[in-house]
Amino acid sequence: MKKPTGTYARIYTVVRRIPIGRVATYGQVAGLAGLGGHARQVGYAVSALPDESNVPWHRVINARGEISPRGEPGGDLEQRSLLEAEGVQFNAGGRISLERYRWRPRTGLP
DNA sequence: TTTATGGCTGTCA
DNA sequence: ATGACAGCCATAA
Repeated sequence: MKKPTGTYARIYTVVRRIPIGRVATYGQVAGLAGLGGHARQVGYAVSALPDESNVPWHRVINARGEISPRGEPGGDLEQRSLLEAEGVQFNAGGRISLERYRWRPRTGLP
């Protein structure tokens, strides 16, 4: 294992661990990344993610189980599209059932 | 070095 | 149920 410098790298690593058909909240990723409750950093890290990154940032959503309205128009729509393509279903209003699609990590936790 | 910003979260009314 | 407020930290300029 290496020691990735920068908090972003850590977040990307966690997001990459999210399986298909599953979603994780910013707070969840933050906790797994070791940030602990600092979900905001996750959002900024993902916002800075380059398109060539193999990080499924679209699998990361807010605690409401919905996609955050980022500053880029259409961005949230594309995220929803990607999730639906993976098999994630949205409720009326574009919300996801966290109780059903929330990613539950097993190994790697203390 | 400091300043400003930001795809969040949790609590209260 | 919804709306509003404050707090935490890293990155970039």
